[in-house]
Amino acid sequence: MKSNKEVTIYDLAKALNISPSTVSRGLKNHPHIKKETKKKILTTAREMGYQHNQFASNLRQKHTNTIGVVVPKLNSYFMATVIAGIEKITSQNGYGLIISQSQESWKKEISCISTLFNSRVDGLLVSLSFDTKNMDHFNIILNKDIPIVFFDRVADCYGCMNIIIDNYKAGYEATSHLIEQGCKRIAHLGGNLLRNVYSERFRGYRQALDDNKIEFDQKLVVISDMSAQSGKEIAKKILKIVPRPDGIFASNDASAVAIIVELEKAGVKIPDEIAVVGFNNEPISQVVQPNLSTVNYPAMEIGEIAATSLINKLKNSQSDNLSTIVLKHNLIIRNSSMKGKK
Amino acid sequence: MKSNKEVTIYDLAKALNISPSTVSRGLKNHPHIKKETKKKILTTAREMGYQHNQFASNLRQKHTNTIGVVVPKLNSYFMATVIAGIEKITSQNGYGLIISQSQESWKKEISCISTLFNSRVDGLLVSLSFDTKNMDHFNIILNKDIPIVFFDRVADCYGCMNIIIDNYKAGYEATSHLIEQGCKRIAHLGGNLLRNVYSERFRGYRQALDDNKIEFDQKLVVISDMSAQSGKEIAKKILKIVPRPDGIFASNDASAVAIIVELEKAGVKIPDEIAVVGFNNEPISQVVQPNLSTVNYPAMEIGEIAATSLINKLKNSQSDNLSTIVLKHNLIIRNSSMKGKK
DNA sequence: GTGAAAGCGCTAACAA
DNA sequence: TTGTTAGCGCTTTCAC
Repeated sequence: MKSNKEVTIYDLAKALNISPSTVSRGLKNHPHIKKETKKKILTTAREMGYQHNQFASNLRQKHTNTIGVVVPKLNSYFMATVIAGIEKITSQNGYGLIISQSQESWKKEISCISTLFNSRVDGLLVSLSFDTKNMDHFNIILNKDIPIVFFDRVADCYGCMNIIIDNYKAGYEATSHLIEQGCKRIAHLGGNLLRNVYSERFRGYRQALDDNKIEFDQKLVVISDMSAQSGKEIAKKILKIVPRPDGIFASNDASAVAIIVELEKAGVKIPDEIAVVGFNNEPISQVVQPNLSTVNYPAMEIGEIAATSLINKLKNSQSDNLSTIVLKHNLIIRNSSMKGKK
Repeated sequence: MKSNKEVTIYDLAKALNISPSTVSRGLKNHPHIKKETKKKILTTAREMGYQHNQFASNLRQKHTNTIGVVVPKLNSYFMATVIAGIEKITSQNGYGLIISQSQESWKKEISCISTLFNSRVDGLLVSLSFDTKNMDHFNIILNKDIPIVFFDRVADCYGCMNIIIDNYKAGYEATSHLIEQGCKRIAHLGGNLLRNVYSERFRGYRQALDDNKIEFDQKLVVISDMSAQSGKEIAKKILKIVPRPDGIFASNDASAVAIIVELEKAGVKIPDEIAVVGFNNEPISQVVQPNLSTVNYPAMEIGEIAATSLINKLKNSQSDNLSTIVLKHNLIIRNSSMKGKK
């Protein structure tokens, strides 16, 4: 909004010898304006190089047509795809998108929320950081009736919507599949149990063990930041566990793939010696050898649905009181978990 | 910016029995305000739940503290990483980020630019779409002295900055490396030659052939959208070319990896029968077997530098007139191109 | 050190 | 169908 000569509605009004309000109305073709004047307004607007100032308009109308997004990290395939889905919907509906990353830090998340609030976003789309311990920082938003839709990494929060998959069931299915393949000692690689996605997958894992009368062994559970780097280190630890695990259920693909690569380097046969299942169905899962079995998490769709839900809330105020939408997932079985078959 | 009871500067002023201007000044600790009053203002602000309205402030100050970003697609590892770099810098400097994707379409790009202009972003960071044919849609921005920094996919444009790597040299190096490995018939898989990144890499490829007295063969050049999907299809085509190529230089990793996977499925030995070099150094390049040789493209850094350059321009108006910054790249040689060695 | 008042560019009651 | 007027919430000259 540089200072140089904005052409304003007043300039048009003066040039046409009509009132600013008429110009304003003409520009957004209000029904009460004569076609002729409308046309005149439009043409001089073009001639004089008038450009609508959304910004000033927003101040007057007390909304910004902008949606704030807070994600833990932008640079994962999963998140980038979710955001792509969000952008698609919001831009279709005339909303802008302000995006910020919490860098997996509670503290940074608090500051993101506050910044976003200060720029008066109309609504918020958020996926929680790794170590967010409570939801107090959302109160300021909630108190003002600004709607929030959480996705993927969610938490209970009165009046908010959550878009998720059934992580418990997915974890259960992944583990059961490993058990069906004959695994008896299944390791689980998960993230911070504060986050629903990791705790639920873990819960599913335990339940599957229980249901199959396999004793739970705390030594087989590793909690990490789920990066490729830590996957690599964990692979080394796993090799030292005695007796060695014969299956691994990892809560994301990045770490599962890193583990496979490292394990094969060490001469371990995948899946025959250790079968592996990941989570997210990222492209990398179809490149690693053997191809990684994983849970398909519809990232683009999550983004689209989260954005759509938020926009609906924005448009019809309190209309639909859905609080949680659960998307379908599915276990994709590839070679990394098919024992006795290559 | 919901209507419910915003606490404004006026409310504070009334409560404290002082003027709005004093409150405004106190809030941003203007030097001329007594410490006492400042303290009073700050505490009642907290008590009454006052929240700075960046938005209204911006209107008054004729800037938005917001930077617009237009990228062809959000959901690639490369782009997500660039954006992560951008976000890091802009948030450190108190700027918001409005992000939009052109979906690789010129038309959509035009509309993105216009939307961003209407919300009066202070500056623009853009990477061109696949099929953008001219730069006219940027005139409206340029005419208003709104600075634009292009990155990765750039074009000449008076007064704009470009952040790139030396794609020509990178293409030359990649091809030369293949030639050193003994390749005599090197195929090139590129994108739309309208875009500098692809035309420059292609130019480097040709020059390397020339310098090594290898005749250029148009049949060995394939132009595509560089997706994994088309990589797959192209692999099939390559198998049918006679005589068959013994090397491939692909302009991104996604397609290079897809080609490797498909070629190996068909029983072709990589690198001995066909050596492959990709571009970007995405994580996937270290997972595919054999690991992909590729050009390291410092994505995070590109984002950081693009954002930093833009912010500098924003701050010191016309100060530095750098028009192009060229970042360092480097060829990373892995097994996909090391003939006679496994 | 503080206050009064104008205005950023737009829109929406209300009036005509 | 059009015009008048009063702000949205903030900042900033200019005056005291």
